Amino acid sequence: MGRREAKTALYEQFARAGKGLANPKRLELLDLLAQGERSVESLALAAGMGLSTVSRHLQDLKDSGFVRSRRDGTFMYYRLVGDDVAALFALLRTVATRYVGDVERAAAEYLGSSRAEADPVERTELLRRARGGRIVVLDVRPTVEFAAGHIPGAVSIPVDELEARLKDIPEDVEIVAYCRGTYCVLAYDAVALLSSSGRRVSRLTDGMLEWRLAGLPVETGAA
Amino acid sequence: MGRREAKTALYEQFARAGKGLANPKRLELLDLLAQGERSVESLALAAGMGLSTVSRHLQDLKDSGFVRSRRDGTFMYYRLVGDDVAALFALLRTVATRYVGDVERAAAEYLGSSRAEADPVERTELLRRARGGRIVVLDVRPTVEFAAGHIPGAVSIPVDELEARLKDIPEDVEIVAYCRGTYCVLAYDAVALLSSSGRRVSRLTDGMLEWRLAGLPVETGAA
DNA sequence: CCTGTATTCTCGGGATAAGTAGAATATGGG
DNA sequence: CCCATATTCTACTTATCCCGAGAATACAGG
Repeated sequence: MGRREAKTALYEQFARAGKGLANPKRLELLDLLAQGERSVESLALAAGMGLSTVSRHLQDLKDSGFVRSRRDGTFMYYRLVGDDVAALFALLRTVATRYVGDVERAAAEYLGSSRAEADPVERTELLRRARGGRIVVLDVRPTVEFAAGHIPGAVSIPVDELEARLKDIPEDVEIVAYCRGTYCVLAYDAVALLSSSGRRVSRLTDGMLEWRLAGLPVETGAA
Repeated sequence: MGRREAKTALYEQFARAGKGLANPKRLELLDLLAQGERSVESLALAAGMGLSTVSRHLQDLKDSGFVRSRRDGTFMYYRLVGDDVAALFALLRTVATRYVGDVERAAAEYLGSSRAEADPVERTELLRRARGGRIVVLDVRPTVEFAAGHIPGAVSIPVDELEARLKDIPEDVEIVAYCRGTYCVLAYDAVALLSSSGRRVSRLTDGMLEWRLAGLPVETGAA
């Protein structure tokens, strides 16, 4: 094989990885998988896509080298092969946000215009307040994701159960809610609901993805 | 706009960035652009692609938010918008290498089987030796790239002029050659040529891309 | 081995991407 | 204003991607 052919072949391999990031649905799946292992059906449900579509994209992600699968009975569980894939995904979103003008607009539309008003708490600030006691760290993601990994000491109340379970949170305490990451809408919703119920609540600037990538401790298992 | 639509729209924007990484030719162009600003024709020449092909890919990269252009007379110069784009590119290659089996094979084929034999020098080790004197840091990239940014104190001899200019390098000195980065073939060729001429020569493990991303000092301007 | 469930595969039509020759545009210099 | 040069745009073919419906496969448990 000549030099040119070999170089072309090498870059074709790199592009296989790149293709994994080139489709919006695949990125949504990566976003979910960054929270932890999930079955195909669960992914389809969470992402609102057809089963065969999800299965196909998962094969593509496998070809990109981003995911591995594990069989458990009749279920197939997919997971990211490593945290560096999550880091790649996160960096893509960061770069896109910084340089593609429309991302900012689309994010504002999705996350709500209330976004700017909130006064988010940084990771280090959260740790500081948690050490001081008197705050509740509230994980509003679905329970599967909480079980797969959460901030140590956090309480799990999925956002769609939040209204019904308001009483489970003491009234006199400050709440910090978090969810999947920077572009996840759940914590915004939780903050809206809680603050309209008169609770003192703020939001972590980002979420579990960034927490793990920062190398901070992660606790697993159900509440 | 509903939630679903807004989320879809947001991820379509992220995917615009992802598409920039989904094609081997575009990745080759990113590799060149990571070394510094270049004109369209110069890119076409260096990458061995057609002019209109290059121009088209540059428009795509612009849509991904990765590059900006500047006109100077009849020339258009393209450059990466920021170092985080270079970091994204580098991370993609790293992840691909780690998890896509064929990358390793393709890299071996391109860079040569001699790859494993060489005893590369780390960046910190290079700095240490440079402070001690008695080594020549040799930049074997094309002169344009050298001018756009190089390791401080490095000597520029493009690899295709190396044989003719051997006399410019003192015989009794240890040489450390470097080029664009981990997957650049130039330094391998330089080491092969120099060591067969009886010089004491080794290779920097990576190259200019990683050097800059590590935040190490960079010098600009011609030799 | 038969049944039910989870997943993957096959297929097809519509959409989008890739690559390139040649026309069109933009600029600088007589 | 005309020419030469650099780049982009247009047009077109070929190839690949996207998505989902339904068929095929894989497994668990009677």
